[in-house]
Amino acid sequence: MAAMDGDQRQMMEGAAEDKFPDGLRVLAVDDDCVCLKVLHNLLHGCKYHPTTVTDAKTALKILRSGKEKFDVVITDVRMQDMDSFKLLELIRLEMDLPVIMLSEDCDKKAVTEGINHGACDYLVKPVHTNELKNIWQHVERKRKSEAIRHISGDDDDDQRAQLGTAGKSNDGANTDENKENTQASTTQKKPKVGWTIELHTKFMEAINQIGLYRATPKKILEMMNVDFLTRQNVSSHLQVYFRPSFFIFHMFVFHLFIV
DNA sequence: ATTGGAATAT
DNA sequence: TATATTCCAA
Repeated sequence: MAAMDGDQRQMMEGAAEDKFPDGLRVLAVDDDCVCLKVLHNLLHGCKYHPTTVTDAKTALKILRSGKEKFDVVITDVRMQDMDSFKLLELIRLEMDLPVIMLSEDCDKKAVTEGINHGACDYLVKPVHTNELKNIWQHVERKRKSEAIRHISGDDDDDQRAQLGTAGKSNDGANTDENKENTQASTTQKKPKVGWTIELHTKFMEAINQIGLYRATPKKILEMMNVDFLTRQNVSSHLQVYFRPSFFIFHMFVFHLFIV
């Protein structure tokens, strides 16, 4: 069945001529039926494949069942049955899906909290189609981050900049080469683990879950549930992360960020 | 034996 | 500098 006919009639502003992810599986959560309906229509208008639920509990149940797979979750911040931040936290912890928060107003506190809990984006109602057209990028970004297949982890420099990693960024003419690694030879190229924000967040969440005192590399590794990581990777990161100078510096940055 | 973690290497 | 690897004690 040629389900897609004339799909090349994309708008000129798309600029992504390679592939527009039609049928992006979006789980929309909002206890306001009207908003949910509107959101559903907008998502459908973006050629996505939306699934709508009216409460966080059901959303979590669907996600946990694994019966349906999703690429991204859009959830309202204010819901009755469950704190949306709790939902966000659980999703990030259990399935690591990109979560986009939705709010009535641009409450800076809520935005900050959402980001701190791992939300990848924050949209303000009313949501416009143009905003939804771009959410697939979060899925793509996460894919890229998780597929650590880069030689030197320099592709996520923007994320490192957000962490405040020694403000000096080498802006040399280092054109990152898109070297598609054909599977001709063994792909065991000793991939260096890039500690992205996502990975870092998982790392810290794991430590937080286990407890600071009894957090050991093996437990952290199991809690993070990232297949390509090894105990040595976690151990190495742990060693660096808990160097006093780094710790103090990190606290400093975090304090600035939260204020 | 296996693990955590400091020391060392890249 | 960031991450990997080595090495040793528990």
